Amino acid sequence: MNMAAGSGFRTAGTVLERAFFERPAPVVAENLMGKSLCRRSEGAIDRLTLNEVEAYDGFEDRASHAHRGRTLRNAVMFGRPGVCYVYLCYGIHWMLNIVTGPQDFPGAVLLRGAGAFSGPGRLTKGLGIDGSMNQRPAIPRSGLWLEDGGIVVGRRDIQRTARVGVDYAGPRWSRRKWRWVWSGGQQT
DNA sequence: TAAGTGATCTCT
DNA sequence: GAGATCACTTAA
Repeated sequence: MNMAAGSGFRTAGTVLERAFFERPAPVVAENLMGKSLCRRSEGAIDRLTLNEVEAYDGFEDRASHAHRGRTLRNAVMFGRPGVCYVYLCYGIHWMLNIVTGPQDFPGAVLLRGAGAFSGPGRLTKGLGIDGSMNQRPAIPRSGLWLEDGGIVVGRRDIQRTARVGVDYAGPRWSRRKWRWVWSGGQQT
């Protein structure tokens, strides 16, 4: 049992470096559970525990923006790991992703839930994240980064399900269990 | 259950 | 340039 998690208070942890993200998106996604999404705005720092993520990986994943190849919008997915990929969905909601995998291989993890925020659009709205964060590295200097706060999430506490809203991708990809949910991680 | 909303992509 | 699509949310 993690002391910090138990007390509901967390100090700064270890910043996740590029090497953490330089792995396949599903691996990064699973390992992001329980990590802290950190946001600095107006001098204050918020640290929220990640509890829901999805992986989008490679050219063949028909649910991924990159499956048709590189375009102006998804170019960041082909770039350096650990960089933010933020885009507007349905004309209203900003989606926050972190680029994964090696250079030139498109992959990203969609951050869908952290702390009390449930849903990718609500998360970005709550943290004041918009398109201006696109293509910026997820490091403290950018005001948005990830930390390992020492919280260990048991595998039994994580549910793996199909990704949300990707029925169009066909059964092979829409049914793939590339969504991770930690139901116990919504307190902070 | 369906509308809102606008950038992006594909096809003409 | 037009039309379809979309990794969502909210109000009914």
